[in-house]
Amino acid sequence: MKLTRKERERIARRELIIDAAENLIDRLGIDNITMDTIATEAEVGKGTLYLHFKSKKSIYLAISERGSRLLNHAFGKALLKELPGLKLIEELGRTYLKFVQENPVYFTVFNYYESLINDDDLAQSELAQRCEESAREAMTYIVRALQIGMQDGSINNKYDPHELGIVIWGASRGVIHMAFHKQKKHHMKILDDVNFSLQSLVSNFIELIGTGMANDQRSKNN
Amino acid sequence: MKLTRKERERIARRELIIDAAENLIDRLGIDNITMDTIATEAEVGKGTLYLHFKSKKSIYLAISERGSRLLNHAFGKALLKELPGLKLIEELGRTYLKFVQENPVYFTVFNYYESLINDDDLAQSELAQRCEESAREAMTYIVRALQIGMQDGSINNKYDPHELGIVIWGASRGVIHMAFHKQKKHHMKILDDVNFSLQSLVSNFIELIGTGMANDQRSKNN
DNA sequence: TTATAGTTTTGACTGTCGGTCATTAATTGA
DNA sequence: TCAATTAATGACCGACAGTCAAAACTATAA
Repeated sequence: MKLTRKERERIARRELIIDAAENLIDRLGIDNITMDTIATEAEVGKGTLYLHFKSKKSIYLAISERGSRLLNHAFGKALLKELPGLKLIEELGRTYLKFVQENPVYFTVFNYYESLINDDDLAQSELAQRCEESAREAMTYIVRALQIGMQDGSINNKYDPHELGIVIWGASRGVIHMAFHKQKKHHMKILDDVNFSLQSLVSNFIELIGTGMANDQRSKNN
Repeated sequence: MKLTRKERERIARRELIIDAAENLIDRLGIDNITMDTIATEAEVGKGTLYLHFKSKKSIYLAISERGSRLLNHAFGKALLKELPGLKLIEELGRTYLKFVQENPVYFTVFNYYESLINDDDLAQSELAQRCEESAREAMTYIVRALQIGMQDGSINNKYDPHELGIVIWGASRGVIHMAFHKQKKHHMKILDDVNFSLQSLVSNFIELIGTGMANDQRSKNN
């Protein structure tokens, strides 16, 4: 279906606002942004922001949605590779790491996600629904890889793939979250003692859970 | 050294304010709290809050510090058990889970920690230093357990205990964070399909990384 | 007990920011 | 060319974190 010029312009304007907000978050940090600065950066009046977004949180949510789409796209591509399931999981891990390194802004906003959808109004919005759907899709990629691995014998099938998927997803986020902040030189004295790179931590993590879920016939009894 | 009555009263008053803030966070959620409500709850004038704390964030940081102390205390007790290192790690995991379930407020505030110490002024404060020190201490408990496990042979010593410690710490936070929010019925449609309890997810996680770091002689070559 | 100096507490006030809406500008269609 | 409709704007509002001059309280001395 063809969009009218007006509809196209409207969408373009909306994207422009999201771009502006992303840039500002990148430059100033997510806690130092005001609606006025976003409006200035996007070269529109403040009121215009509210023609496209219900609230400031809603702009962040839109950024989050955009990020999720990108991540899912990358996940989709990773899953196309002809690899045993266990390797696919590792591939997804590396994909996630790469995404975070290349798109720190999205990762920053993802970490805000909770406070966003704690807003009851916003949680009901169509935008929030799309975000939830994206998250579900990302989960599905992981579960698929696990199922493939259980099929081809590379992953131990004593786990429920859905449950294991959640565990892996949560754990990955946690590890990358911690390592990411070290990289950003935000605080984290814990990590000062030890000087490991984001890469190194994630590799170790992947190896750790890779070993944990591998289907080692000999260790079926534990 | 003995404290004067004044000093004792000052400390008590400070604790009272922290108590009030904790209660409010529990009842209203951390995003719905104002300095005025904290003042009312603590039965002091708003200005008094600022005699004890530099800012609102600083109150949250104080709550965070109190939580860290409690958690470290629990970790310390867990480490006293006479168990092989691998079991100690599992014990720490369960301890952490129990802590989060019994003290959701602290967990909520922990998740705010980043935005707190992104505040440059606050990051320099003595309070922030104590928080960092607490985090380091928690890390140390994990590393100790790992070292014990590598000594007694229950944990594979191919990992660097410090690096592995960070991975485990980050991953645990991630898993519990995700599961915790499901429990709170906050959003998280991803988790609706599957109905796993916090307990169940954490058990799976512990088993997963437990297997991953176990010293299975036969699988030294991977 | 009262006067005085010092200390603590307070809440009215200020600046900032998210969000609104009456007004203005632009676009459309006749 | 001129309404009529739609889009954009920024002055304004309420809420809230943080401040500070004044009030209340305490301790000490006469």
